Amino acid sequence: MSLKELSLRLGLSQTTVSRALNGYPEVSERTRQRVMQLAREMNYRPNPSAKSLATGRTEHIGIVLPIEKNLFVEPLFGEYLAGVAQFLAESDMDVTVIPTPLSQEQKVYEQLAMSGRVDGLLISSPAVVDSRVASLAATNLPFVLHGRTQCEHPYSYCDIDNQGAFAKATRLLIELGHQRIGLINDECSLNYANDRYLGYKLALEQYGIPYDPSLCTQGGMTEEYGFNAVAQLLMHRPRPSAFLVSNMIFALGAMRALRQHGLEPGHDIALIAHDDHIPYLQADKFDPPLTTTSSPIRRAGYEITQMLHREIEMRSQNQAKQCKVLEVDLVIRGSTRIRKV
Amino acid sequence: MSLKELSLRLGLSQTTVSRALNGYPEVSERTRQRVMQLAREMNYRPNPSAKSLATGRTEHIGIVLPIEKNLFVEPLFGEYLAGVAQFLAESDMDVTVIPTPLSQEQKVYEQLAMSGRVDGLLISSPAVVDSRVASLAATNLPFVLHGRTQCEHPYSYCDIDNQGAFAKATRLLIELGHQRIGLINDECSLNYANDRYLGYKLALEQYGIPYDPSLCTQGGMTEEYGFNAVAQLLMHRPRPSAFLVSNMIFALGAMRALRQHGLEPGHDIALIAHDDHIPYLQADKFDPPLTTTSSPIRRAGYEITQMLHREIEMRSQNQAKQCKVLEVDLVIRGSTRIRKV
DNA sequence: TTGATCGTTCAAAGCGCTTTGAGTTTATGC
DNA sequence: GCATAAACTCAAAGCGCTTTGAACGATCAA
Repeated sequence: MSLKELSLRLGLSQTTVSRALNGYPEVSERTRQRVMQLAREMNYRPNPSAKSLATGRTEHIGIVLPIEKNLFVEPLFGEYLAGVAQFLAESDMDVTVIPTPLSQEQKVYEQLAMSGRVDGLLISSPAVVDSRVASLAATNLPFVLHGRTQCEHPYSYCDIDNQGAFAKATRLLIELGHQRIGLINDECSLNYANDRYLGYKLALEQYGIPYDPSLCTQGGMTEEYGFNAVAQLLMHRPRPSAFLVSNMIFALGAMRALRQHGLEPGHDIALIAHDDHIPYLQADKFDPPLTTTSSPIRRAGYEITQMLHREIEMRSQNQAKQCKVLEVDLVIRGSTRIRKV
Repeated sequence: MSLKELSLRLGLSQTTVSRALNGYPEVSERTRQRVMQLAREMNYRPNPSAKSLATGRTEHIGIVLPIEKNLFVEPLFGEYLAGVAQFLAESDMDVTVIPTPLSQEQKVYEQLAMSGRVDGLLISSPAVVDSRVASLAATNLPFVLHGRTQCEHPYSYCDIDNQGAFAKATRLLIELGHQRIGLINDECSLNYANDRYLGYKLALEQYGIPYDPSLCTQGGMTEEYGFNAVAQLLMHRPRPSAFLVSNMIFALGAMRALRQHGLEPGHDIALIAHDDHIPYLQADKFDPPLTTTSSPIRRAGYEITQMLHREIEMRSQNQAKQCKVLEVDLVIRGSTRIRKV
């Protein structure tokens, strides 16, 4: 069922049928109704490739997926994608996931800008200095970064206030009397992890508490790493009396380590985790319920896609970049119930 | 940089350039080299929409993502997608994720068959009787089902042997002396969960152990549900002496519940989980290491995509459907160490 | 009545590629 | 030297849509 066939049956030109279907005003209402009617009956769908070729838009946004890295395979990716999808469903677009060997990542980003495969790009998990952003900023393919990075050129981004969040959390612990606070962080080459680290350090400084680098660890997001890191820090003397962990997977491992050492979180020791709201690991369902810095990543996915959509619509008028920083709540629960004495 | 421009610079026709680039034999080697050379220098990328329009292939496979359901937002989706991506990277294809409100799911599947948006479709998490499969089987859009379902028409699928796996696991427990075995399962409306249930029941039958429906529970994949289900079953008298849980998230909750009741898995009570190999939750890193029915879902993603690819290539010759059932290993570890006396 | 205006429709060009069918050149065999 | 085949190249059509610019008839003001 093509436009041509449809227009033949209707005794109209393709022009008129196309316009009727796309809501152009120069078609009489009677004609439009006839067209729509038949289109519905025939179950007509315009061919997307033909449409793209003619309009130059694909109605697809792209996400590059590095196949070796586990970056995207994290529990967070699903939630993030769900948010992205939620927005796209509203504006009738799709997402193209572009699987790419790590070695070719840079090249793929460059090509994407030329090829017109997608109308825009979402980029995740930036490094502290991220070359992808720099090279994309030089093209005119719309993109929004999920996070921030150091880059000379301006670019649009949507990030959460990682630094503020971890400063807040650290201050809470300090005010509860903790001086030796272990930080179990994601890899600090990633900007968000680095920001969290900076927030932690900032809070210590503000209270004049000496910063001890041996209390700061970083590693890949696995339950095992959370366990090992906490277990190891528990050997330090004087022992840390509180832990700040960068995600819920770490939190699982941390809980296990603490319990194994006979320590009851919220009772003998304080624990705060960052919570991205993974549906199957809810902080308030932990035992004890976990105090968290809380920021739904699904919402971030929704918002960033909205921003990208705007970016695409406005492509011609090259307007100012959009920058959004989402606040992070500090949600106090049982795992910090006890004041250190 | 279009074909036209490229051919002008080379002083060749578009035909020749196109053929040179696409490896057709009727181009001299000298010409081909010249063409490839300039194409590389100019960083030429054929426009995908134009290519699709001309060839009728998009080089995209589709995955419909129901935006409300958490089905895809499970920890497994990322791993599965990673496997899909891994294969696609090898054959230079992309995946189109099509976000869809649950209410429109059926319609979207129908449209997909008409519209030529994708060359083929991957379908996941079938219900015991799944209408998507029935309606797709009526079209000529290639698709492969991840799992199985009851359907009159033949269709291609790739599944794991859920029934066999859970029968094996149950038999192990029985042979260790357990008679009252709790089953913490995913929703049995899903075919894979139902199969696991059938496997469990089958093994009981084989050993002449009476089946007690009150020992079988089903629920959504959250840590909390795993916890609650086990906690509740522990109240039964006589108390179950072993648990079979359907995923690693449940296993987390189960461990927590057991410990809270003063039971040490592998010592006071036996525990087997199904393990899809989520990278951040590894069964052998649990304490004690978990006995599992083990089947990497990433591999399944790879295999099913390979099958779909074959299906697409062979579309014209309508050959027999492909059916593959992956074996599931039973990996014995510490959580079933102790023989019941 | 005339010319301008509006509302409605259309033919045709164009988007960037592949592919058909034909044309041109060069090598091969007799 | 000539016919035949092989090797190479090309012009043009076609994929299914949008969009430009023109055309047509009806309406209206002068």
